[in-house]
Amino acid sequence: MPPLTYIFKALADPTRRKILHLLRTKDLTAGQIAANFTITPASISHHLTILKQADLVVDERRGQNIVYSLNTTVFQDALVWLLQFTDAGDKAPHEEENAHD
Amino acid sequence: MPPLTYIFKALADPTRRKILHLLRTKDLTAGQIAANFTITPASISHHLTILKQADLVVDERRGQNIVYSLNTTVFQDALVWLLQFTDAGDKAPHEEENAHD
DNA sequence: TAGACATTTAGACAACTTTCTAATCATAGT
DNA sequence: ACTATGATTAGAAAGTTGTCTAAATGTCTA
Repeated sequence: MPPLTYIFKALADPTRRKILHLLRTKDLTAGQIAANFTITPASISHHLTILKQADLVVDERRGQNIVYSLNTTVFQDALVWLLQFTDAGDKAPHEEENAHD
Repeated sequence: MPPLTYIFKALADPTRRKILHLLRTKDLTAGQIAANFTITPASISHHLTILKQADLVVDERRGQNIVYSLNTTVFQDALVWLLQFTDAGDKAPHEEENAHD
């Protein structure tokens, strides 16, 4: 599966987008994230797995907790792909031959 | 369903991304698009429906053919959403209070 | 080492996706 | 009006997703 597929699949769910939004200002534990939703912690855990798979977040165990944080670099991959469809288009003429999907 | 969900869902498939890529340089008929794939025209038609639903493409009948073209403005919605996760962040301080998802 | 807390994993289920074949709709040309 | 061509729609099969409950794992503290 192409990486962009994982990324866009991960972004294609409102719950997961809300999780990312929560992590935007500061890192949070799984429990803190779950506290913002009505679905079960197990379901949130599943969503976190999908976000990890897409490499949009990373996790680190900190004692009893698992702390999640954004991996901002991956958002740029999606951004770059989208850019080719805007009026800006493929800007750099030296940027060579189909790095595109 | 939030519009971003439609957009990212539509982008989360390699076939559909390839269709968008084909349309990047010029408008194409359903048949011309289908010629680039091994799956059936019926399946391509289905993918085109999903792209239309997300408003990423528009269609127009031209005699016997149906011509598809990109709707570049929608790509920007996705782009703007992604931008808030890059180092650039929410740039404008006067851009107010949660237009976010 | 036992108990409590935080989180994940396993297994089940309904809903949705992707693909196909076959049938239908729309237009053009004879 | 008939037929050929371009494209979509309908319905079915196989796979994937999002959610749940219940069980398991990992870590801290007594």
